[in-house]
Amino acid sequence: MDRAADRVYEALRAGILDGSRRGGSRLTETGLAEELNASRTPVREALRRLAAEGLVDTAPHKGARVTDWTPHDLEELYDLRSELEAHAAERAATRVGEEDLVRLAGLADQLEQQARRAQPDLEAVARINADFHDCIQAAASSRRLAAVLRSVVRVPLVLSTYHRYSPEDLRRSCAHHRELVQAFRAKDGRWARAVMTAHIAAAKDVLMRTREHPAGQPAEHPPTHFVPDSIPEPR
Amino acid sequence: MDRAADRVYEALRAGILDGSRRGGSRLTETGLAEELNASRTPVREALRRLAAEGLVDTAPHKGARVTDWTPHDLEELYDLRSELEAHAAERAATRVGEEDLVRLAGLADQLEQQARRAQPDLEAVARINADFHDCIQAAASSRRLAAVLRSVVRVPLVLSTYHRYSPEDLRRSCAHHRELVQAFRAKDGRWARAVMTAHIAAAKDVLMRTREHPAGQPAEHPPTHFVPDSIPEPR
DNA sequence: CCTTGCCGAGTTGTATGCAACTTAGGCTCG
DNA sequence: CGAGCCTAAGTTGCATACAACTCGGCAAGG
Repeated sequence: MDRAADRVYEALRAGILDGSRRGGSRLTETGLAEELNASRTPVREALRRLAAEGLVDTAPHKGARVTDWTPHDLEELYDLRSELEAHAAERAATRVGEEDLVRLAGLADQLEQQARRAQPDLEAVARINADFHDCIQAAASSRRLAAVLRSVVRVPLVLSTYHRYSPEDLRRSCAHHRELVQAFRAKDGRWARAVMTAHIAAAKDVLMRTREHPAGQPAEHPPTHFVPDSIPEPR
Repeated sequence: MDRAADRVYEALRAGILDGSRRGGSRLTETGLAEELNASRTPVREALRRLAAEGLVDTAPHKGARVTDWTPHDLEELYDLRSELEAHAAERAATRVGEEDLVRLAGLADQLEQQARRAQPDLEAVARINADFHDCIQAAASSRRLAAVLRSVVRVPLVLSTYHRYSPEDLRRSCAHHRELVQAFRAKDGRWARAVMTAHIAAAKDVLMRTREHPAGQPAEHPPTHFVPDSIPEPR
């Protein structure tokens, strides 16, 4: 990460994902260059990369804007993500090694321990969850799939699903993780696919259900339990 | 397309896809700039775009190379493409309008007419096939899916499957197109998905079967009938 | 008052000079 | 004779100047 272009890219992506750069807001090359202490060249490169990943929209001679996602876009995205993660799970089921299984089981246990607490450590939960999904992707052993999945999964994070999960949602999520490990252990691709499909569908449902409550209104359940079902950082 | 960066991008992509730029060959910025009458800046941008799409590999300070695809990569790719096109077909089934159906039926007819000839017009066949798949993607009405699909489908073209299809392969391909139209007409997503999955699997099989014959050796069937199953140009 | 054309400020697109890095080859030293 | 350092050529990464384009607003004419 010694290149300025990478620095700018990371800074922009982080800003977009954590919400400090709102959807629709304009991104001028000169402005960003000044703000991030770089020249326009690396800024341009970063913007182009983000555009390729769908995080910003660009038009010739008209500049770049942070893409803002309509509910319709989000629904498309979750459907697509569902297909891709299901595919990854199916491939992984017949390719996991013993060490992967041990690792996945360990992660599922950790997740469950966090979930049982009254005040789960959100950061830890997010990290564990991300590691779990990353491990599956790695086991699927398809570089191309991994790349596509990264670009698709990254977007839902714009509206990080933290503090959206009810205790019941959380329990179901943990159960899914456990069941996935079992399906992998049985090397049953169809089983793994089905569970993963359900897992993503549940995540979509949580998002869609709580979407009307933009912030500070975490639905009608107490704000004690939650788990993000998104994958914050690849590796 | 008034930008130099677009010109360079198109030229490079065309060169890679038609095989005149071999996998593994190096692409230096200065060399390309001279060759294509542009400065290094638009060349850089084009290379970055191609890298994002997976057509070239880059490493910091080490330059870009045309990615060369191992048989393993290709298998991954076709599996992924199968999922995505199947998803597109399923979505399309419940969203097609009457005008789409008419158009698709017309394209399927045209394809069949070409196929019945002793000497099908390859260009026409490729165009019709591309239009057919594009129409389905459009009917699926998911911008994100369309983008991902483009980047995934583009690669198999590196080894364009022209002159690989036996007459039997060709007949099957036509039958698939016809059946897809019927499934759409019935608005049966599962049916459409199944046919599309079969369609791509058949295409993969043709590629894998004839991969040992690099060129000039079009397998054991006479080189009279063929149809590409790939999508040359998005719109 | 509305339309139309023009102008200018601001932004993106391109060219190019310079610095930093990689790598291959020869040279020195063990 | 071989290993390792060092240099130099070549390439990429960055900065910046300049050209081309977009779009708001204003003024003149209908």
